[in-house]
Amino acid sequence: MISKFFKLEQEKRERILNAATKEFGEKGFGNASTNEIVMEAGISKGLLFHYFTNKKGLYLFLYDYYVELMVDELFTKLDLEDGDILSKWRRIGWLKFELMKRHPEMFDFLKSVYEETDSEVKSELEKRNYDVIETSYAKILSNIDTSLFKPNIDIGRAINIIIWTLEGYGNQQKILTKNTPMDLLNIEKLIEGMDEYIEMLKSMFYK
Amino acid sequence: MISKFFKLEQEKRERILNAATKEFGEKGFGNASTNEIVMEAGISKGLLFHYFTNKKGLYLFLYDYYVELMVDELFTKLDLEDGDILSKWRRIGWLKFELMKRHPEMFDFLKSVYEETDSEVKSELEKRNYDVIETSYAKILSNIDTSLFKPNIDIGRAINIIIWTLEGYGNQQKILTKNTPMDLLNIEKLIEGMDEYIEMLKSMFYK
Amino acid sequence: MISKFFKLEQEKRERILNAATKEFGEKGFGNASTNEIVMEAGISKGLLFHYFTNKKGLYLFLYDYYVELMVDELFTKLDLEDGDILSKWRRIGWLKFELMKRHPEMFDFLKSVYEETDSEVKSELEKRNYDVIETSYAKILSNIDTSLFKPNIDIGRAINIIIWTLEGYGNQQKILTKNTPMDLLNIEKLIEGMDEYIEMLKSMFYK
Amino acid sequence: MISKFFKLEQEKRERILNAATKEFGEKGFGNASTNEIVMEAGISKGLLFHYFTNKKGLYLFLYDYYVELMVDELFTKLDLEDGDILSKWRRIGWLKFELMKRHPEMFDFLKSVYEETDSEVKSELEKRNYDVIETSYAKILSNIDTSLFKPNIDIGRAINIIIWTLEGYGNQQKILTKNTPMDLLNIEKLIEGMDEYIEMLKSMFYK
DNA sequence: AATGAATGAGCATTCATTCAT
DNA sequence: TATGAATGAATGCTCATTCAT
Repeated sequence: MISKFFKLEQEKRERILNAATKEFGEKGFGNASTNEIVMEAGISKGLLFHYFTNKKGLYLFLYDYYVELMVDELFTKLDLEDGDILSKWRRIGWLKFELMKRHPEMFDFLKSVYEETDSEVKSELEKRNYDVIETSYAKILSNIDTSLFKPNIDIGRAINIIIWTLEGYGNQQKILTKNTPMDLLNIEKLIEGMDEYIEMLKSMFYK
Repeated sequence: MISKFFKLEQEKRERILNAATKEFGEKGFGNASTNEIVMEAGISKGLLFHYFTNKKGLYLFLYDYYVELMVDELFTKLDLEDGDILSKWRRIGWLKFELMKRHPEMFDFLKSVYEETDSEVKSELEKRNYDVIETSYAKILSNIDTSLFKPNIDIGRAINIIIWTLEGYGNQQKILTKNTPMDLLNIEKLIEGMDEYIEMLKSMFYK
Repeated sequence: MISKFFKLEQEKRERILNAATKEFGEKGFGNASTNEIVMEAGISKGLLFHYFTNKKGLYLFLYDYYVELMVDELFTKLDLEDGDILSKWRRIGWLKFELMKRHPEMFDFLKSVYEETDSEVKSELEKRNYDVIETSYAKILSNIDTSLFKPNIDIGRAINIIIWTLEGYGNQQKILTKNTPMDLLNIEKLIEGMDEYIEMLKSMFYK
Repeated sequence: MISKFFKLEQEKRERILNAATKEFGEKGFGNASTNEIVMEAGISKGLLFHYFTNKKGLYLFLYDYYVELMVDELFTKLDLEDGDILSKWRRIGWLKFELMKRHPEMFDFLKSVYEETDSEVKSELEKRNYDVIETSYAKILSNIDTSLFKPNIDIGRAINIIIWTLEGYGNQQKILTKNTPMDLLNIEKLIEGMDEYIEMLKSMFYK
């Protein structure tokens, strides 16, 4: 039935999407209320279930929808050939900050997905994660130019440190800017901060 | 009424504690069912509320209980005077792995606390967090021996990289060993793996 | 949501109304069971709360409903211009006996309202009472023809005696006929009895 | 078991009595909480049920206790030989106002008894009422000096008017003084007001 | 396609009463 | 005599889901 959802007029489709994204993002799967969603979207109870069968169906649809959106974004705007993992990850960070500004609700939703504890939904989620996320990661990390690294560096571990550091920085900034409206977010500043870490990592790991 | 809870025979007390910890850890505050808890604990509905007033009371009790347990563990077995932040954090990692083996449910519970979205409980949680967690962090990071670091290293950022890396490693191992029964967990192996990162960090940051 | 209640088919609407009126009338607000009401009405738990939000909402709806019904009855069928307070109050008595025959449950319900002790409902009740009841009383007592009274009679007190006497008679008859099925109630007899008191009061107070 | 209750030290007995009277008076039988009562009285749950078997037993004990207290008061201080029903009823009014000042909680309790809707308690209450109240009323009304009345007056009805009027006045004053602390109640004023009605009734009914 | 009335299992919480100590 | 831990049925209320229209 989900296929029919795309035949809806765009405006209504977005109203539903936004309402559901917001509700799930704020409250998580279990505590989100379909009532709230239909009220916010201005549609009837029945229609929601007509398209998505049940709450879980709606949730997983949103998940797939946003994962696809992110992956598309990533692989359209990322130079996969770039062997410099640091510059590549810098680019990823930039794309993420950009997306965060354009689709803040999406990030809240995806964060809630990561933290999802509801067992009936978690296993389904993990199944889907595996494929897309795993292969995306693999692609990104596939053609690393190892000649950039100093000799005697364990490159696998170095890459982990790079990823953990940049993720750690991202999370730290998210918490610090929690109360800043997304449209006022100063991405240049965030990137600058990120660059300082990248410089450190570069001088440590690169020749 | 919580004070009376401690006067219960140990076995029953633990049954209640374990049942609640497990249920909250698996489902989060909002979706956890007190019904499930009393059934698992083998006590009556009324008794739970006799001790903890309401669901929120039980949740926050568990939180306080485990935070105290962790803080006690940390500050009893940690040499706060040690200025070597890397060796100190190594010790923290070891203590965490140890605790994870002895109280695996506690970690799931505390993780669920961190991810809690339920607003009626979140504000209360944040209030409590502030004091204990913040001051604990401050104490641990208070007397760092900066003379150990290479010159020209931004020590603040270095410490962040250290923390993010070791946390990243911990999370990675948690996911990888998710299906290993906790009592079969090979802590020595985990520590060995951690030590490899610590060695890297040491050669990067220390003289 | 109450507005939707009136769009229900009459038969179901009355089943709900009657069940709730009876339950509240018998047990008062606090001890009435919404479970009992839905079972008696033959509807689901959810539906009741769909229409009335909560128990209090249902109770206050019934109160408003019956007060309006009584006030309508009173002011449609009562000659407010009649300055003869005794003949006017006789008419009121008659209308009350009539209503009691047609809507016996309503009287039990309204009696239970008057005696309500539940604090969360009492204040709301008093707020509503004030307006309608107070102004109704005022209207009824507004244009009394004082020239009908003997001189030297304290008319204010005389009117109180009239009201208390006729109310006293009403209550007495209610108790005496408690076990008589309402449809067998001989209103003519009741009115006759009332008339005897009215004659006494007339000879005492009127010229 | 109730007999044993009287063997308790007076102070504890009164704490229990007062707590129960207050709770029932405020909330009625059904909504009163035995928990509240034992907490207020400072005794254990078990003790209450040891003496009174169940909530109903406690309630009916209090009822019997206060009815006896009132009847004692009435028949000790009332001149039953007095054939002047108006002066006798004046005396009753005075005694009631006096009691109201000394035992305000008792009146709230007895009022709540009168309004009791709980069916399991109501029938029991009615059984007990019948005996004591009925015979008390009979005694008071037994030796009325009918020669005081004007001829052609229906004395039965006249007495009803007297009772309803004085009761009406009492209730009216109760409502008007609802917010006056009992110890500030100006009984002389209340009696004065009552006397005005008594004078009217006298001039209406007596030679 | 779209509605929203209707369902009923599920929820947290209360409370009179019991009983081992 | 006195305690208070323990019970479990009952309470008001919510919510995903169904289905006749």
